[in-house]
Amino acid sequence: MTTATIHIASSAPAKAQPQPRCGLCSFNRLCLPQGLDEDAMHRLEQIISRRRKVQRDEQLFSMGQGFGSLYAVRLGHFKTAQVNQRGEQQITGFHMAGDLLGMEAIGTGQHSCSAVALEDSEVCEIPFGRLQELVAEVPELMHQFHRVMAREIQREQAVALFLGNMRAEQRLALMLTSLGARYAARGFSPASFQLRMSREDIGGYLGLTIESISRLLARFRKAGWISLNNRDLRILDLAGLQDLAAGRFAPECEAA
Amino acid sequence: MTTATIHIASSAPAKAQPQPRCGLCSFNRLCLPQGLDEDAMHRLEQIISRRRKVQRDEQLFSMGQGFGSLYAVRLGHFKTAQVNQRGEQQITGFHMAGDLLGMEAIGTGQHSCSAVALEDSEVCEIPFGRLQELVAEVPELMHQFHRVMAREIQREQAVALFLGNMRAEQRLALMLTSLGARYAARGFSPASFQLRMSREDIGGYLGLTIESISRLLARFRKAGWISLNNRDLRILDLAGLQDLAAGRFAPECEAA
DNA sequence: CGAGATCTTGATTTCAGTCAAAGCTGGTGG
DNA sequence: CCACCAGCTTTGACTGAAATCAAGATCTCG
Repeated sequence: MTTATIHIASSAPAKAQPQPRCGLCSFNRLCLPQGLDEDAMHRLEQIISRRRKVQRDEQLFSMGQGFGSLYAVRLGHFKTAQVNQRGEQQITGFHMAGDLLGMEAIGTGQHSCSAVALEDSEVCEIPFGRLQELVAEVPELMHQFHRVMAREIQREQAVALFLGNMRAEQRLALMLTSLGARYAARGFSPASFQLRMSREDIGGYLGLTIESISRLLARFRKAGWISLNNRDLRILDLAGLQDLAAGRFAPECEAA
Repeated sequence: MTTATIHIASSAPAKAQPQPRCGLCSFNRLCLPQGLDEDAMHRLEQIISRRRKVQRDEQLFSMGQGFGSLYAVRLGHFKTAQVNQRGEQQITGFHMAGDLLGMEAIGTGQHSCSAVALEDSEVCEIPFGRLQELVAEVPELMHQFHRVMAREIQREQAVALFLGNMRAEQRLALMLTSLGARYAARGFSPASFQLRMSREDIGGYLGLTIESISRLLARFRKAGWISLNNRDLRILDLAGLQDLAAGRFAPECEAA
């Protein structure tokens, strides 16, 4: 199996692979190293056991699996998903460079969701035990770790907010503008990017069916908010989308 | 205003009010002190600045307010809610003795939701700065703090799961059985308890309208799953409710 | 006791889901 | 190089679950 080949390559002896250098990573502002001085950052680099390549559709970790490490996305995109008893999956998030994965498992020692690469990707593996030791010694790292965890709580709350009381078109508009904002924070265009996930994943995230997603995207396109072919998205009217997401006016009201 | 009076009373000099004693609190297993030895627990007690009474409908903290402390519920019940642009509120959770409130604000320094007492309640205020100092010195406290934060992430994910892909009756069944389980963990009856929140709050939590809640409760009652008058709930058929929550069979299938 | 808040019930509407079919697209092999 | 196939996406017709609108009933508390 090709997967195995890749794994072997990625877990080659440390000498063959350069030690990850947080200081050189362009996403360190968004990640654990934020705010660390050079010495602290170096100590953090030391405990990152290795980089790991994860190819498209491969699982980084799976629901129920024992927890040992956190993973920082270096490159590529992931989705995290929970599966309920009947096999339907709720996508709990999409994750890009600088995001930290696996925190939900700290409490129980078992992952409560699985993480799957949406494209060929790469993560830094951070053994949690060693991170906790370091966190106790480096106050600024501890603060940042707590901020990152809290950010995750807030992100989940925001998901609950839109799942609980936004209409379908609001949810989608919010998702598109949020993705743009996240790309902007990483120095990419907020208005022009690829959707790395399938329509099905979008539906699973927003609590909607694939058909609804398709119809909504068509509607947005016709209204001139976006242009889209396949997965290449361009936001043409950000303010309009934001208004829609905020529910500031129903689309029908425009005619009046 | 009576609120003011209460506040003054609750912030009386420490001598007038006994220092909170985590060791004596019957909910410490569920809270930060879990797993601490006597010395560590004593140090934790030292930083708890005071107990604070919060009367019914009073806010413990509000959305946008600056963050300084976490709060452990000692007594009573709270709801946390986010309000969107149009004034609709999404209830993000119900909280009872042993639960920790305010963690979502660690990342930004501002509360992203407000917490309101559902009945006259009491909390332990834990200044976050001092907690962080102590956490760095007491590894077991650090571990427990991380577990508590991770538990919160998992809780929010579970909310997203049911808001995203469960039907109305499943959501309500899950909420009732979960409440029962939480009471059980606190040594109370899992099958017989008071709903401390209004129908409107239930609806706000489950992403449903008040009318739907009312109809569903009537349906559950007629089906013999529960008995209910006003807010006094008794779960008569836990297995049935759990099956319903898990979607193991549609209610219509019974006849067939 | 009475007024306002909370809760219940019924009739109707609507948004999104389901079912069904057809169109793309990108990868594979002849 | 092109044809074909499987999976993904779009579109349409219909259905259904929950929202909305509208009375009433009941509870709470001054």
